[in-house]
Amino acid sequence: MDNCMVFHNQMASIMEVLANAAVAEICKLVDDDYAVFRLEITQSQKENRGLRRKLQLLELKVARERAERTLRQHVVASRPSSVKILDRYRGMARGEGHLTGGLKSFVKPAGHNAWRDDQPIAIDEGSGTSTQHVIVIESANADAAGPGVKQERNEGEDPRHNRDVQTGAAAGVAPPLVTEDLATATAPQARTRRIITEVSGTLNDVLKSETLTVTQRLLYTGSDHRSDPERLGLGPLGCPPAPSSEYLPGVHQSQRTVNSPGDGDAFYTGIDDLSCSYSTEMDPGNISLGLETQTDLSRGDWNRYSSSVYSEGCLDKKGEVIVVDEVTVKVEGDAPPTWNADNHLGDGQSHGRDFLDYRGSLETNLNVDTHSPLHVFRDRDPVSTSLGPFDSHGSVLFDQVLNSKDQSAKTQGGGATSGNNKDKPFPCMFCNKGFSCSQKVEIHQRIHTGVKPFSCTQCHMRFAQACNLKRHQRVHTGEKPYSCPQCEKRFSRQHQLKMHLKAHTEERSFTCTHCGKRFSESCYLRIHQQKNHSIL
DNA sequence: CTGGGGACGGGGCCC
DNA sequence: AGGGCCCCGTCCCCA
Repeated sequence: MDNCMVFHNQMASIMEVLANAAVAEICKLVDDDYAVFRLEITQSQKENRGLRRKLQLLELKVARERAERTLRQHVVASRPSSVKILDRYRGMARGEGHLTGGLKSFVKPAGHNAWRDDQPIAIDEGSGTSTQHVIVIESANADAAGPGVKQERNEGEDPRHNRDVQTGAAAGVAPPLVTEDLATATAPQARTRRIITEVSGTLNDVLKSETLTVTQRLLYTGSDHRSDPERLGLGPLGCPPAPSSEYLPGVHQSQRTVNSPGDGDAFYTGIDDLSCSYSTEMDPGNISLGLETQTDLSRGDWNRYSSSVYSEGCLDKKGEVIVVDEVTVKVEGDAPPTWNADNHLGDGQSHGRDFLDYRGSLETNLNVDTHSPLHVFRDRDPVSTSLGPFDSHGSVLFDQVLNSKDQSAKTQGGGATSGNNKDKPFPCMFCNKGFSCSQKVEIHQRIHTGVKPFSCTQCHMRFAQACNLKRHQRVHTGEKPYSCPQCEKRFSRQHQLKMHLKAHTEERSFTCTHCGKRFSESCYLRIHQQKNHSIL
């Protein structure tokens, strides 16, 4: 019996040893296979990246050809200068930068919107390590920069970049015709801009990123006097890349940092903004620069006249509303980019300024402005938000932006070209409607851009105009300063009181031409005609 | 009829 | 004086 127990114990020990050995063998096999599998995956990823890069280069070539065709069409076609500018930025946004020797160089248009010929704008995609510091000082007049503005250039910058850029610029990137148009279309006074583009980081470091993360901080400076940090007692301001901030009075400095992936996808449209801070980190294999491109694109050269489209602050004189948004974009995987606009009142770069909100183009934000043209664009083409960096759909977005609210603008303003005369020398870039001053056109262009810088602190509704926000806040305060003398009824708006008084007096000045029925308001007449006379 | 948002013109103020 | 900015009033539209 004891022998049986001993035997049994021995057998159990042997079995345990064998089992352990088997487990160890299995683990070893798994580890080996796993290592092999990882190696294969790595190689596949490398191959995939290489193919993707080739594809992008091909796309770039195609885009360049398209841009050249477009430019030729510009030369042939006699079109308004503003349209030409837009077309140029369309091209840029489509990634129709100019490739010179494998470099992507995005050349701004001439004039205020143009890179100078000596501006080093290059993204190195040929080397594994990309460390660049591209510092651009642009001046409408080369002499206007004056001694106070010095042109900086990083010592480590590959001189090839300069050469390539110069080559690209000299290669007729900006045809003389367009250059002239741009020069004449921009702000009259000489302005100076400085753009500092910094591209740093090694390719491999960026390639290691498994998650596409786009963090784009658009700190808004505005452009008018309110943006003056000294005046506001604020530090340097950031702002969304309002493209035309080069029209900011004085010299504002912008630093744009792009951790470029090895693909060289630091897609710099050349319409960056002063006083902007970008921090972009992307997975090269899954870069969805389409969004950034589109936003840049849609931002375009929106405001040629003074400041930026987003320039109007929401910090009004009475301090009623302070909205500072920092837009953070985080894109993971293939999910469509989502803009999350969070308030960062305490942010060191925020300064109690109103801020651009691009939420209109995004889905997940609760404060999405569904009327945003970008939102419309998303609705129509949801795929576009995850397009590759050099997709050619940027123009689609831009067209959407251009066309989205033109109709409303026409209905409101009486037509795209109406009022574009001497009295209204400030035409809208999108619909060409004329306005009497630059700020008017800035506000108006928000119709097209969907920018609503004024946010209600009570309900987070957003408005394109400060006065509308102020009016809206009466909803929360219950303020009804207009009271009917006949019935003590109170209204928040004078117009409401007037309409109400019409009801008292039965003043009906709107007469139906079909049946003669009279109405106190045009909308009643219209509804009546729609219902009874089938008039749309 | 009321409430409310979008948009624009005009006037006043300030620099 | 002129331009920029802000505010008000107003119209249009929709729910």
